Amino acid sequence: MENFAQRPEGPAGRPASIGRMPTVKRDTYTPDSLLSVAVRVFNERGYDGTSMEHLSKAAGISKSSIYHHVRGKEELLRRGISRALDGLFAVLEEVPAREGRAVERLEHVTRRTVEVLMAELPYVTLLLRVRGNTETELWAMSRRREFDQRVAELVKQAAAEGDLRSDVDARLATRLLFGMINSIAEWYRPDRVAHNGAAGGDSSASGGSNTSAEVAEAVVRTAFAGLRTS
Amino acid sequence: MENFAQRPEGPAGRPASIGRMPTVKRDTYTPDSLLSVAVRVFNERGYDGTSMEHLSKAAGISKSSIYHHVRGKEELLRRGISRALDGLFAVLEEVPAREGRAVERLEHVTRRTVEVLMAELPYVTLLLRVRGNTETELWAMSRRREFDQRVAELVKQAAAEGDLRSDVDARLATRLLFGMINSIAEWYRPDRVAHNGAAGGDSSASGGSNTSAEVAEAVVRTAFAGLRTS
DNA sequence: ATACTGCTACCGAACGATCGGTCGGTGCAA
DNA sequence: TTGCACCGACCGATCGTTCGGTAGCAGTAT
Repeated sequence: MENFAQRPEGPAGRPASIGRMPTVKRDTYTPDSLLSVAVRVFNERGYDGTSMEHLSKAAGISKSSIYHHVRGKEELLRRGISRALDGLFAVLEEVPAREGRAVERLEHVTRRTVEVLMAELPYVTLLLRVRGNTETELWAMSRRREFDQRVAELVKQAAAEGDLRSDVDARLATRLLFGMINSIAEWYRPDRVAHNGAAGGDSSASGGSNTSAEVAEAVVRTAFAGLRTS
Repeated sequence: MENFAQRPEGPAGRPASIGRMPTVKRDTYTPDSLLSVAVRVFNERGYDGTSMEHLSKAAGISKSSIYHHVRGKEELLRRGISRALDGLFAVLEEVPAREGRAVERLEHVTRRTVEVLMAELPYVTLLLRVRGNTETELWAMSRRREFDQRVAELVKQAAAEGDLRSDVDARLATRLLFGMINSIAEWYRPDRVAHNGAAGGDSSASGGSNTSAEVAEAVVRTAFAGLRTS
């Protein structure tokens, strides 16, 4: 009833029939290329609002063919969420997130989290919208909470070291910080510049700055100017 | 399969059979008292993830009885969203939102928006999660965009008057501000103190401050310290 | 008092449609 | 000739909604 779509495309969707290269993109779907289609539709219609029929139309293959690549709808959800979580947790392992003054580590994590969110936008968006209806979703929420708590500890530590203003509760500050960061998923669109969806504004250019590093810088500046002491 | 619930309760859910008082809370459901149950379930499971069976179980009446009070599932959504929008738009009509320096009006709107969000939490939460699958949802998104744009204009005006820092784009600043405000719906719980759901922290007391005015104050302080000049 | 009427708030059963998922294939390249 | 990518037809379950009731009560005529 609505938007159709051609076959995979992926990174340069050429038929790779020249020479037999098993690791290279094929003309048919792989679990991963199908996932990217599915996640896009999940984000457009919501996971519960997306039927396998919707997915098959968007992927350009029949409903039953989807089951050739993945076990079912919930596996697509799990795979998509996993990818987001992997990216986020990797940030915490980076050296600048583990060494130095807490407020500096917090700033690094903030900046990198924004960058990962924008780089893996559809997957992180999917993660952020999970409601907890199934076991998969409960697992996702639990993992996400784990990540949030790791950051919350950084905030507390930075506050204890006197680098964050003391008139705003550390937990509340963490929540507001995440609110800012996560809201990026509501309006940022990698191409075009953002057609909107959440916070105001018409659809003309957004000040020209739209690389992930630039947005990350603006978030860090805005948030930390509000949070830092003096 | 899960949580049951008794009848209405409402504001002091007594049988009002003494004397015949047409405007007073009855022992049975009204469209509004049913709405409050429905909106709660919508927020727990997501609108698409909520079946009429879920609603009937939560309300303690049969599925078919729901149709005695409302036209159907989508009317419940529309009513819930309307209530949220009414509260938000009313803020823009308040005198301090219409008179004075732009940055002061912006600050007032921010504070009051936070307060309305917390006072009408379930309804605003419902509004914030709409995806745009049906005509009702598209209407909700359009109205919400309208509200956001009104605030965005305030931000631009305040920036033009030199009261907001110039190194962060006005549109981006608006989006980050809304991100902060709207994220409250992810963790604030009117009773108990917030069991979490989004940003970090364990479930012990959140520094004691949890009245809507206090949270609003913290948001305004954090956001505006980051946004304001000097 | 009793019987009848009309109305409100509810119910169980069932509707066609759609849900996620299964099955037995088919065409085609290696 | 094997196996991969795909298909249409179909499964039981569940979806939102409709339908024909019915118990209980207020008002009224008897």
